[in-house]
Amino acid sequence: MEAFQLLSGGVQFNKNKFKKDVELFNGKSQTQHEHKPAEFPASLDFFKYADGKRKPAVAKLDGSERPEKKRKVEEEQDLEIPQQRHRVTTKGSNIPDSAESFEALRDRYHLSSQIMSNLSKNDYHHPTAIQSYGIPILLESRDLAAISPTGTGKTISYILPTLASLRAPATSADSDSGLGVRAIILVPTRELAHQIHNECLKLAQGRKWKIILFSKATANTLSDKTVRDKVDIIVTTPLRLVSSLQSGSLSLSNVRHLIFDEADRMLDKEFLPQIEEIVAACTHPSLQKAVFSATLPANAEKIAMDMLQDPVRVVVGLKDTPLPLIAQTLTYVADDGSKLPSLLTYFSQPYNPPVLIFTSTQPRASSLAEELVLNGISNVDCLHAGMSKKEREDAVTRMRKGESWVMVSTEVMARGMDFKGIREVINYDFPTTVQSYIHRIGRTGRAGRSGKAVTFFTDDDGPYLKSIANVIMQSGQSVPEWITKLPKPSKMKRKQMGKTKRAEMVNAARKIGRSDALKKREMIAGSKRRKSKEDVTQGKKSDP
DNA sequence: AAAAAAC
Repeated sequence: MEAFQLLSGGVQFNKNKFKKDVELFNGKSQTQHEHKPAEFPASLDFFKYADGKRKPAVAKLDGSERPEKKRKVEEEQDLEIPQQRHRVTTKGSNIPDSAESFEALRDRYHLSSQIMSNLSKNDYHHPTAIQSYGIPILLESRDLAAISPTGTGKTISYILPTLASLRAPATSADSDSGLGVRAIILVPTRELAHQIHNECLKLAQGRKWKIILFSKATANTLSDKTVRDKVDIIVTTPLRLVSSLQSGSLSLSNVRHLIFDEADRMLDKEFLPQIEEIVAACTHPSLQKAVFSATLPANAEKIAMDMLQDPVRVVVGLKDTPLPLIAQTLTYVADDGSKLPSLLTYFSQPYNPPVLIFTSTQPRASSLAEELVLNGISNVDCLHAGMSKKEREDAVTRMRKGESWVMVSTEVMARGMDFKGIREVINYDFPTTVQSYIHRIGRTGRAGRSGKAVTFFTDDDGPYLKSIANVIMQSGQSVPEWITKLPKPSKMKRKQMGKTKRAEMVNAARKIGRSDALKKREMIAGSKRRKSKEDVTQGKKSDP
């Protein structure tokens, strides 16, 4: 797979991880853009081995290896936007030019005055990098794979061209628009669907667009043919859509735009069968597909690229790298029992609400929230998929109103959610993938704002520590030298350690669950005795 | 590798 990545070109990769491969590979290919390495303390500069090639290389195809792709072009350029400079890499055939402003887009593609005024009404004055590049590609009816960091405006970059391409709301008399839903936006969680639906409505103001947030209730209204035929866009989770397909209440034969947000999540093994069923049901001859995410691991990218037709691939920034605006810290807590005392210590000092805390399971989220309340922390909220629809909605509402100061959640909140105020993210339980890490901490530092992310790790998290440390370094921040020197554990060892960890977590979950005051006092006393918390790094903010 | 999430 690594070899595939290198050969397929344009793939950003971690120089350290692939150091040997890089040396081999550099002999045979051209590397564009030599960047001056960032200043690192000598002791931490493990990149020195790569000697001035710290920034990931962009591989250029050398024709002879992959003749069928000879005509594909690849370019790289810097784009000025107000807050930040983002490096943008594009790959594909006949790539439409990027647009520097929404006005330029309007002039080139005859965008309606309605959309233009809705943009400025909602404070979208200047396109972000992904919007500059992605919107022209989608407006020219091309398939697109877009990779852009968290909080950089991916949602608008597919909603705007989708609305613009549909031209006018569907009417049953209009033969051009056909009958039935014309665009579908697929996302992994209900909360995200809700949020994106709201964004759609913002850009759709002033015209009678029929944009549906798909749920059991709205699915039922679609059984009425006269309603169904006038639907323009459906925002939905996969299983909801599949169950409507299977009940025969919905046809996707008129769908011309199919968007996958959080694409790598949508293409992982639990969702993939449903995705395949949905794609197969979209039988319209001019179906445009597009995938968006902040992360796209090689296996997901392969699936995505096979699904797309003559796609354009756009990468903003470095693939699988968090924004440098997020100050990242790794905090050692000896074992699971020391986490709660550490967190309470954290809250005993001044902090910036609202704070979002991630746990690994639903019971751990519930019991941690309970513990925080019992310990006198104000405005604590909890949100996971084990809660009822209404409970989940209420929790999100409180969050949006700024009533929650501390939100304890699971992976359900990790992707896509845009709570503008979030200042700090705490990974109470260590994320199980780098993708999870990147999306979780990406809940802060959005739209050019800064943010803080703290990640607790225990002795058991050792096997995964190095990969997260690599991510932190790739975003330009430092981690202690000993972590960079950790050996890459063998698969067997990871497996074994994973098992131990799980057993302990089950135990710990029971412990947290027993939330009597006595137990709690014991834990706090115990932690004081053995000095539970020790900051091992200070996240270093780097200028964008 | 694994939990969570999707109805």
